Amino acid sequence: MDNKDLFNKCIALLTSVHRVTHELTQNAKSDSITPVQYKILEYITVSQPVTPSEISDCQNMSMPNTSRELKKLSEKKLIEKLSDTEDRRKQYIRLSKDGEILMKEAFTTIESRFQDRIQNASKEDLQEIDRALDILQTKLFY
Amino acid sequence: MDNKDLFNKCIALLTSVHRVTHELTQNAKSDSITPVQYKILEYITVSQPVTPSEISDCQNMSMPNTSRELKKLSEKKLIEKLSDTEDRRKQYIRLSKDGEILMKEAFTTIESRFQDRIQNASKEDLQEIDRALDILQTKLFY
DNA sequence: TGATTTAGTTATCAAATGATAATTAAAAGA
DNA sequence: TCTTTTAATTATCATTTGATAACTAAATCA
Repeated sequence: MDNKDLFNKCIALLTSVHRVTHELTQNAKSDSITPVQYKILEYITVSQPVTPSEISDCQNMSMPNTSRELKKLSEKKLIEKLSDTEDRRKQYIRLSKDGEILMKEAFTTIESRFQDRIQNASKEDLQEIDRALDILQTKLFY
Repeated sequence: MDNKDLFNKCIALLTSVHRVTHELTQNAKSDSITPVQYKILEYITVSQPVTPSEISDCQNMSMPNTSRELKKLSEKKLIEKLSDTEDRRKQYIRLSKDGEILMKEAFTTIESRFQDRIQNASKEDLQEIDRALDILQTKLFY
């Protein structure tokens, strides 16, 4: 096993991960938001509070486009904007009550599909999977 | 460790995988093709020859849109269409010479970034990664 | 043979996304 | 204070993507 083989194996996993992600998430999100808006909400969910600049950086989106999408999410009452009291140029974005509900529903769907996927795994399998996740998280996808 | 924790850990990995995929692939593809077209070429690269129907299924794209993008790729001389001699409705798609070159270049960039990423890993780390990739591929992302 | 199904195409439309220029307002630096 | 930098917004435009209807041609079915 040289590094070239490892690369190919890794690419194969990336492909599978993308396919499974699609299976887990398709139709899980509300129809009232676009894919990009869902991605933003997902990011806010795990990192809130966040600034528009951070969203722009992490989602590889220009500031103008980030601003536009945040405005739409705000109009849909899914997020709230709070301005920083120290630096009044900055804003902090967090999910609104409705946003929390929407994301909770999406995650419930996704988790139930995930549980289906691992329902046939034995206790030993689950332990192996758990360990494998740790290894890849720390050593490859850091 | 219950299944709920495993779910969260898995979601964390999905997020990391998507981030790293972006890091590995950004600007790796030629500017002459769109992201969707690159995805199609990637699929053709690893699965050729493929039919338009297979591309449509695997890339979650409607047949009309698949047909349109394949036409564009064909006009850019990146793929070739061969019709099946048995069933003349079917087509087989493969990369053209130019398509091979374009994808080879993209993969070279991606692989070199991948090698950078694992350059500090020890031999034992690499073995662990290899084993972890196998486990996740067969037991979780099948 | 005639009807139905399958594989793929063409045309068209709407919506989502990406890119850029110009602007505001506040903060930081000289 | 004056200038520059930073954070975010607005407006605008082109391109990409997704969705749908209508179609052709070949294969299969009854």
